[in-house]
Amino acid sequence: MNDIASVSSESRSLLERIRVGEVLARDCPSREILNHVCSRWGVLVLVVLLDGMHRFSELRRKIGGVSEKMLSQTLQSLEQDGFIDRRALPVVPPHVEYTLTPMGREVALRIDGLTTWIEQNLPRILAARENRTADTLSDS
Amino acid sequence: MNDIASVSSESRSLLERIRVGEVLARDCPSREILNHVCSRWGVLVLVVLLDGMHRFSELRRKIGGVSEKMLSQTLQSLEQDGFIDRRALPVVPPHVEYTLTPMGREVALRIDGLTTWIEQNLPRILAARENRTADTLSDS
DNA sequence: CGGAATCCAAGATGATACTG
DNA sequence: CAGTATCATCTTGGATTCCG
Repeated sequence: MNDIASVSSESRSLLERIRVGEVLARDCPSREILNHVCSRWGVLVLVVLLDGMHRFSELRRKIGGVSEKMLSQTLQSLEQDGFIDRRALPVVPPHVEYTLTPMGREVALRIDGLTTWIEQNLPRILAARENRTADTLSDS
Repeated sequence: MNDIASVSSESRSLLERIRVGEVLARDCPSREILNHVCSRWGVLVLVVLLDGMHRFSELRRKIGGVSEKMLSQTLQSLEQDGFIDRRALPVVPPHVEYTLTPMGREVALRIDGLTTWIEQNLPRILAARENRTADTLSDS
């Protein structure tokens, strides 16, 4: 009574997709979430917020190279997805606090695992890269 | 030895960046690796290859919506980074096999953890999103 | 089959100026 | 301070064509 049961023709590729996961489906909503989380600045915002609450300008200072526009945009999409809690205190000058939601913390931990791995293995990776470029020069 | 030792002028912001992590530094090479791995198609390629060796056209079929160009480009960057092994058999018609390297397997596992989490929590995420959009409509 | 090359549309990003 | 708006740019992505 589910998708699997209704598969008769064209069944092979559909079954494969289901087994591996929905992200592989062209129009699965998880693709969008994944892109928000894995976006250039989304990753870094999540990592920084793992350290606790931050204000807008704090985030901007910690994340090297991000523009106001992109930071704002990134924060909005992550807030929409329910990963970030935005609290605006009604004072002047404005004071806005960004925090991870419980759900946001769960993704952030996984993202952090990835970035940490990359940082720690960067020497290995860069070494591998140099070998490759050397190969392409010598195997002609 | 490392960057820390060479810090003298402009040390404040640099030290801050190092403490939290190198990815936060504007020009750290890890940023580039991270972008390859987290790219729209890079994530999906890694997840699929976790299931073992695949040929070009197999990847293309499994990853819904990817074009030949982007798949090719993605595979090249991941190969450059040392995450993917590309073996071209000298036969006609061409036969090319893509496999994760041991290092690639390590990142892929972390990526897979992330995508799996998103897939499994998709209902929660989408529910949170609807509440937000409802909020923005009612708090005007 | 597995690409490379080209061209073009679309989206992401950035610099700047402005506002409550 | 924390954005928004606008415009310019730079990168991505896709469709098409051609090749060994």
